[in-house]
Amino acid sequence: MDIKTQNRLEAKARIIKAMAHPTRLFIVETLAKHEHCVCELTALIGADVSTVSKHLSILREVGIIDDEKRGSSVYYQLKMPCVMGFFSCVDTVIKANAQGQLKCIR
Amino acid sequence: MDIKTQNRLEAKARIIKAMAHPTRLFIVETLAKHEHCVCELTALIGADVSTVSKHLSILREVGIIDDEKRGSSVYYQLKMPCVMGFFSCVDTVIKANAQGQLKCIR
DNA sequence: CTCCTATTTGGCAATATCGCCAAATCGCCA
DNA sequence: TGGCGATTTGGCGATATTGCCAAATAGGAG
Repeated sequence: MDIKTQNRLEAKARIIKAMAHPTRLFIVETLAKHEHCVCELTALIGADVSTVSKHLSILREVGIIDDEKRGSSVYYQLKMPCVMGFFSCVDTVIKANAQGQLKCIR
Repeated sequence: MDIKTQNRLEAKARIIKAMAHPTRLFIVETLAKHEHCVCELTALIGADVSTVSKHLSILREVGIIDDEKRGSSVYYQLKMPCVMGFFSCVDTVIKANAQGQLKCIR
């Protein structure tokens, strides 16, 4: 594998890795409906605010979400809605796996 | 976040995490063209065979690729071609990030 | 049966990720 | 100006990932 390919794939992996966590998937799915401030997300997730803030910064750094300070809160919104379509393939894989399981049980 | 959502997102994250590595992205992209045996992939990647084998088993366990023993080799093929479409969104994010960078430089 | 090739598995050290607490910022309002 | 609520950052222990080597396993050829 040449250096150029290596760099391209590392950039790609960095973005995919940002989504490879249940809490961050929840954030993306929640922001897909509409924007939320950190305090709202924290309440929905049920983890420490600092934990949620770090998850948000991971998603922001790779350019998937965007933040906007308004009043005393920071509102986050989904910048790349295409990731939602991206997830449908993952659901397909899950469904296919379930089918495979069924076949084995029979 | 309720237990059911938690479980659903964990299953989703497991699959996404399997792709969140440069070498495994290379494997998926390479298998998208046509099947390859472990020795071919190892030569293309340039890592230890055992390392490549472990990457392959990670992708196989989440149901993205499939293996088939033929002769003395094990051939792997892409079981879920939809992941390729999945990647186009990631490329969109990378392009958008590059655009953003440009704006800052100007 | 025995050697040889292809692949997988075990194990280990280096590194990265995760989630919480505590502390630092930051803007706003009395 | 001082304090308050919202958010981010620093840091730490616990856990997970990564890649290599060595060893185990599996099949085919001689």
